[in-house]
Amino acid sequence: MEIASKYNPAEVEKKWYQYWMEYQLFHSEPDDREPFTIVIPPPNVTGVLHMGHMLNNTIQDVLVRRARMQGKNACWVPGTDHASIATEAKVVERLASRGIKKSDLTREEFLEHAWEWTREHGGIILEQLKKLGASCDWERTAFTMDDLRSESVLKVFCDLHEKGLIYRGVRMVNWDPQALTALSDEEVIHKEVNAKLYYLKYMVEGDPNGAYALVATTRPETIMGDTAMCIHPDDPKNAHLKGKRVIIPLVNRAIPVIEDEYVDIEFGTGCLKVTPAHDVNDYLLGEKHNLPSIDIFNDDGTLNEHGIHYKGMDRFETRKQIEKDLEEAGLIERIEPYVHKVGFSERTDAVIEPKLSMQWFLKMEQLAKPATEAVENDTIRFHPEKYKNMYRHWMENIKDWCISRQLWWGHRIPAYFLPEGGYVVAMTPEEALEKARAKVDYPLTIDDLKQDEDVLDTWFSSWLWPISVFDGINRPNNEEINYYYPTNDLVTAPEIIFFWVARMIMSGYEYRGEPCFRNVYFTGIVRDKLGRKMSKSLGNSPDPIELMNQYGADGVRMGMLLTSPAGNDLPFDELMCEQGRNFNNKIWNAFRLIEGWEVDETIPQPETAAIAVEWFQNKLFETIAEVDDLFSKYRLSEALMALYKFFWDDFSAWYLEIVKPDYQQPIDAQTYKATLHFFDALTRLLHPFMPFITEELWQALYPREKGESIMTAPQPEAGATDSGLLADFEVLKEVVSGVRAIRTEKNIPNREELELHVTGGHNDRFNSVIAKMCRLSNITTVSEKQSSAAGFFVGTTEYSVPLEEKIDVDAELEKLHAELAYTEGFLQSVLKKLSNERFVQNAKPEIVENERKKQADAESKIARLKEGIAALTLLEE
RNA sequence: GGGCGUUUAGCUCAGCUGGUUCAGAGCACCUGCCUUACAAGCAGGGGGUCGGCGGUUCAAAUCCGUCAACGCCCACCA
Repeated sequence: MEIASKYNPAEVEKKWYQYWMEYQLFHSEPDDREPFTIVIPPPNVTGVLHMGHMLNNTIQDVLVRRARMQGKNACWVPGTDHASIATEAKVVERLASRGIKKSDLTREEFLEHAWEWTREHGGIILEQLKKLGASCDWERTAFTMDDLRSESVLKVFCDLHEKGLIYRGVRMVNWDPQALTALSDEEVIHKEVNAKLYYLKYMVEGDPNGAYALVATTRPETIMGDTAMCIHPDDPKNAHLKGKRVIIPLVNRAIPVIEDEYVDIEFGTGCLKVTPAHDVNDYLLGEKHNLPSIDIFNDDGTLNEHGIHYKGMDRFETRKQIEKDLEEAGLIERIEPYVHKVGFSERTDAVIEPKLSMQWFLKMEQLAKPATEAVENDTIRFHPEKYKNMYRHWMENIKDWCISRQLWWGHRIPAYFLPEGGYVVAMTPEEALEKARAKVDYPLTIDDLKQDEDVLDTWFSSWLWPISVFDGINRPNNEEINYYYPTNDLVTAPEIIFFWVARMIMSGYEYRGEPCFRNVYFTGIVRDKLGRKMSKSLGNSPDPIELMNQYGADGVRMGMLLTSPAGNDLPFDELMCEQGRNFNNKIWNAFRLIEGWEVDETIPQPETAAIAVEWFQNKLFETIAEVDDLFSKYRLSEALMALYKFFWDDFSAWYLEIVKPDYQQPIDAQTYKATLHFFDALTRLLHPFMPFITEELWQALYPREKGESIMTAPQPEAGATDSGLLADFEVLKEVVSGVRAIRTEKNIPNREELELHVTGGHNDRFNSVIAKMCRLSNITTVSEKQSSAAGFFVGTTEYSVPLEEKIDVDAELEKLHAELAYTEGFLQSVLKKLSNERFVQNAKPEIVENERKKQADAESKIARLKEGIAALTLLEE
């Protein structure tokens, strides 16, 4: 059968994914094997696959596939996240394009549109993951807003409320005027902005001389909300303002001057305008000094009735306008350029407005405690470890979590307000009614209760993910949660360490009393060649599907993994995918070679093949041990690289070249069998990284049963190795390279047979192999190198190829002189060490012994080099 | 303003508790080859005073100090 010389992944990948699905090889049920569980970081339900997902999910798949092949009951649970703000924003956008405003719709109507959107776009990303080869248990696909997960969320809310950990309160929150919702601190991104610092004149009330206070502010549009001016009690330059009242420019309202040490005397003029409704610090000052609070903004960032004649204008327009007006009124002394940090909404990129509002909060201190310890004492390990510090720091300074969002798309807060004040928290309206009736002494019907309009933060559902996907909140003792939980590994981005990882750990301890996972593998950011983060808006990200079409899923998977140690950014280069594809092709062609061999049962195994088989068996064990070790440290790219070199160099370039029979000659059965066995092991070792091609070839290697798959074939295990044999073989490689170098240098064709002379110690057990690989007629030991031979050293042994007239004496001499100079220099450095008494006294004996050996070796080598030079010189004359 | 991390070949990275000719790997690059598994390949090769300075030590890429550059996280200075 003729097999194409180039591997074509498209068909193969499709075929085997279907096969895996057909035989339910991804599906897991609890049994008596050891479980291995990974829950997917649920992507946005309406999202599409990007390079970050590719990296993240490739890693998860490698871990899961390997665990499965190690005999564990592997379960990778897929799912999606409802992504409250992001999805709602998209739905609002779509409605707007159809000329519909969200405010024109009822909550129910809006949600119908949102579900429609979800049905249209939902799950696309999961289909794309299949193309990547992801071995998720698709029967378990969950959604953070499906029935079970929703029920879990409400249950947890009720429970935490019951425990007194959830409270409601008016606080300064981060308000997103575009999304019209509060955000948690984590959803605010601070960016440096070029702004202006305005110096405003606040006239002192009733001062006949027109004295004024100068206030520096970046937000002149908030002066309508000023309720005090603050100075430092010890500030001499502003002492004259103590006890006075000043008049807000344009507004013409008098406010008191208060004193507080919070004010920095050095900043600006030392006068601070206090706007408790629109600045966090001012709010605290206001509380401390009992100041009134005037909120001047509407929810959308326009000015409300307190905004005098600016009412209805946008906050930034107002700033421009007020600057003009102040200028005209002569109330601005100067304006300086000023760079400072401003908070932006993570989702909408709108400038955050600190705003006082009624929100729901979760107390974190108690929840954080076991979660902090778990990472500190390595019950949960972070890879790389450096994130431990970051985590600890955040956990130790944790603040209460604002969990309410003023959105419709999400889990509606199960709090029900009573007609005469107060509220109850309950799973259902009916239950709420019952609770409410118990609480008040007036008659109530279900219609009297008004459910809170807000929904919960998206993370309030995803923090339960490792538990809720096994329904462990609703049925805490079910078989599945007991079996699969704690999960094993989590693979995610460091960006969401606080949003998600930390909170999952907390909920894990709160609801299971156990860690939710054992290892967290943090991936880096996928960047383009210029070091920019790949993003849709920049348009610098390749389309993952296109990439897979071009290089094959296996090729892309390999490309992603080759250069990305945990926690490091991945500077993505298609060249890496090309390397992955080339490797696929290499594997493919190795298989073609083996497949093409004709086996002859009657011929004996050649000595060369016997040696190769023995050596490769050892090398295989050694590599398996190395790969096992790397996996235990989560050094995936190094494990892949080790296998890459093992296949390419050791297997293809050495093993196959040695055992390969001459053209059109059959191979002996023994070697053939061993080779198939090795190839089988290689495909299994590589399978977690490149699932498709390995399945294709593994299936073709031997007759397989229907439904049988490499996916469930055991991962090869390491065995004892003969280190002497391995070391000797390395010498062999060097000798072969040496002879090849001479061929290249002297332009000697491969067909031409050569002789090899050996001067010095040489183990001849591999001579037959050397002869085959170098096409030598014989290998003989000589006491002295022939003058007309080209030579090289391996260790202290000199190898040489007699060349007669072909030798270029001058060039050869030059080489020998260079080698001599180097060796003499080396000897000098060794002698220097050895003549240093302190070295001989203090260094460990084996180190000193080693230096002595180096000395002896160098000396013998120098002697041999000198002989060679002398002989050649003679020849020249 | 605090804290953490990184700095080794053109690129991406290994080099554990200091000591085998220790300066490595992959890719890229250069040279020569269409040698019947593979030109998506084969053979050979060049390339780094291990960020700077100082210290400890018989011995430093490795330990200590310091400076610099870059990156990340946290933070309420108007």
